[in-house]
Amino acid sequence: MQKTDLPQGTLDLLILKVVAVEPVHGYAIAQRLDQVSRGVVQVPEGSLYPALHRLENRGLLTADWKQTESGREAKFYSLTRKGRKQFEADSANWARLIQAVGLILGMADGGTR
Amino acid sequence: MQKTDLPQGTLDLLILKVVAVEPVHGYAIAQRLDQVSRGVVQVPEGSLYPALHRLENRGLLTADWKQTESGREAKFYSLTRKGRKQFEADSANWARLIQAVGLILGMADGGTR
DNA sequence: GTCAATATATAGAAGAGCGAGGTATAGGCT
DNA sequence: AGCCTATACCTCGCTCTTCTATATATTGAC
Repeated sequence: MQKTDLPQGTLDLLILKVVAVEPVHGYAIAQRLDQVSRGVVQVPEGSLYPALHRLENRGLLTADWKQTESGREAKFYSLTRKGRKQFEADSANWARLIQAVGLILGMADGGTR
Repeated sequence: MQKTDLPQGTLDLLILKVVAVEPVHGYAIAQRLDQVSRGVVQVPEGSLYPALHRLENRGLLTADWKQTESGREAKFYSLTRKGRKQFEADSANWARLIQAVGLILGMADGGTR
């Protein structure tokens, strides 16, 4: 069905993280996610660009057209102050949730095997 | 908004886990998730019951009406063999994904602070 | 007799993600 | 010149999950 099957809502967090490292354009974001996750996170363009527009509309990112190293025009996204705050909140929330899921998955399974 | 905002798609995994421990009815599933996660995972009924029907339709759960300890009728769900397989697959996939997200969130942030 | 907790259910809306298309440029090859 | 690949952007329409709100019925306590 899908490529990565990343839990819905997680993509925004990952995008914010990549942009937090340094301003990048959309195409490069997808490449970095792929590389750093060792091929696990592969974001199709039909998910990526709507997500970027969403984050921009929410005031978490700003975009500027600049030249890439290879001489092409591309939209470079940067984090706003609001974006950084949101990232920190989302990041903490993510940690809290996966810890909770860990608790549940770690439940004793009373003879399941 | 005190609700959980669990990443979409995760609910099925958690339900399968709770049911894997022992057959339980829907209402009890929500209570267990709440208790074991220490209040972090609070599933509203409008999410829970559709999810249960979905899992039943997919052949991962079976339901039987039985009496609870308190003497009421309730639908007790059990894992099918297919359900157990699916749980194991989903569980492994979850581990793979949070590891990938961990890699990304752990990226060097070149002077973010 | 009424209130809270238990227990199930559905309808409607919101929102995310994806597949499939489309545009355009740069560089290499033949 | 013509073609292909990689880069870089975009949007429409569909599916799926989840939430809000609402509805029903039973039990035990006050």
